[in-house]
Amino acid sequence: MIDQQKDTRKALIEAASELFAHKGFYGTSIRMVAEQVGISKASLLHHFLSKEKLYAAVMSRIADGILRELEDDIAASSEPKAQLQRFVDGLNSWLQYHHSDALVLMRDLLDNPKRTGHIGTWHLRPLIERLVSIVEAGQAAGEFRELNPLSFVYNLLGAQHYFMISQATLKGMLPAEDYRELVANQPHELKTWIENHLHK
Amino acid sequence: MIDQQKDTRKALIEAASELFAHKGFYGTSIRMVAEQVGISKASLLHHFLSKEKLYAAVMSRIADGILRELEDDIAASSEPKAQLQRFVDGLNSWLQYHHSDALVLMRDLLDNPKRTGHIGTWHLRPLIERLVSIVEAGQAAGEFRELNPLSFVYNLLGAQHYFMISQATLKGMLPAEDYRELVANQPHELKTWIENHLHK
DNA sequence: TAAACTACCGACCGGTTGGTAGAGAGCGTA
DNA sequence: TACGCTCTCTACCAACCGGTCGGTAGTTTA
Repeated sequence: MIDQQKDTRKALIEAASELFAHKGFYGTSIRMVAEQVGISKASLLHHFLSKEKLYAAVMSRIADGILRELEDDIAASSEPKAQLQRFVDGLNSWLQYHHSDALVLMRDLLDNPKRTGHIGTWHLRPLIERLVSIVEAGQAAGEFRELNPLSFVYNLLGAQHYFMISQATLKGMLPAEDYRELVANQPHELKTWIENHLHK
Repeated sequence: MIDQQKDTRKALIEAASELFAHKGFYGTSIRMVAEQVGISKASLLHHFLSKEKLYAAVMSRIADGILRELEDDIAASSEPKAQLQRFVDGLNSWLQYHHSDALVLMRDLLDNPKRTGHIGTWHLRPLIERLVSIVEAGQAAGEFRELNPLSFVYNLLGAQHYFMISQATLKGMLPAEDYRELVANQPHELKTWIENHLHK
C-alpha cells in the first residue's frame, strides 16, 4: 500500500483533533488516540515522535485550513466593506462546520502560554493582520470610522469565536426555539454591528 | 484554632483556582494543590471529598464573586444606558483583576459539556439575564434599537471575555506600545460600540 | 538476493494519578 | 480522666501516563 503512511497519519490527526477538542491536551492520552484509529500506542509514536508533536500537527492542520478557506472568501471581493461581510459569513460557517477545531483553537489560546513556557506561534495572527489591513484600507478610502483597527478586528473575531464554543452550553440552556433563532441571527447581528459601528 | 478549617479550605480553593486556570482540570493534580498550601494530599481530601468537589467549590466562589461585584456596579445607576457603560467598565476591571478566574470560566465553558456528561449550571447565566433585561428596558423606553437583546449581550460579553484571556498571547506577540494601547483602549472601544450599534 | 526501510507490535520502564485505610495529635466537653 | 470530634499524617493501592525497547512482517531499492 503506497499511501499507507499518509492515511494513518491523517487518521491519527483527525482522531487527535476530536479528542483534544473535547478533553484538552492533558485530558487526552495518546493511547486513546491510537485506540480510536485501531493501532497500538507504540505505532502512533512511530508516526509522531511525541504527544507534543502530534498536537503540533493538529494545530498546523487547523491553522492551514482556516487561513486558506477564509482567504478565498475574502479574495472573492475587493471592496473593504464587502470583504468584511464575507469574512463574517465565512468565519461563521467555518466555525460551524469545523466545530471541534474551534474548540481546539480556544484551548490553545488558553494553554499556549503555560504549557510551552513561551508563546508559541499564534496561529490566527496572519488572519488578524489581514483583517486589520482591510479596515485600514477602508479608513484610507474614507469609508470607515477612525477607530483602532486592531481593537475592532479582535473584538469581532472574539465575539464570533466565543459564541461558537458556547453552542453546546447555550443549546442545553435555552429553549430550543430561542437557541435556533440566536444561531440563525448571529451573522446578521455581526454584520449590522459592522455597519453601525465601523461604517461612516 | 477556631477557624483553622475555613482558613485551610479557603487557601485550598485559592491555590486550586490558580492551578486550574493555568493548567486546566486534567493538567492539575490534587497533589500539586495540597503541596502549594503545605498540607498532604490526604488532608486535602478530608476537606473536599474529591477533585470534582474541589473544582465545584472553585467555580461557585468565582460565580458568586462576579455576580455580586457586577450587580453592585450596575445597581449604582438606574438608566439603561449608564448601566451598560458601568457593566463594561466593571467587567473589564473584574476580568483584569481576577485574571485567572477569567481563564477558569473560559475553560469551564469548554469542559462543562463533556466532562460532566450533561450541562452543569451555566455560571454566567444570571448575569446574562440581567443584561438582557437592561437592554429590553432601554428598548421599551425607545432609547435602544430593536435588535435581538440576547444576541447583542452575548457578543458584548464574548468579546470582552475573549480579549481578556488573550492577553498573555497578545502581550507576547505585539510591540509593547501597541499592546499597552490595545488594553487601554478596550473599554472605550466597547462603549462606543454600544453607542453606535445599540443606541438609537 | 541482500540490504535498507516502513509500519507495526507486546512488553516493559519510571513515574504520576485520584482515592483509601488507619493511626496519631490536639481540642472542648462530660 | 476519658470521650468524641476535627484535622493531619504516612503508607499504600490499582490504574494510567508518555515513552523506549527489541523484534517481526512486508515492501522497496541496489
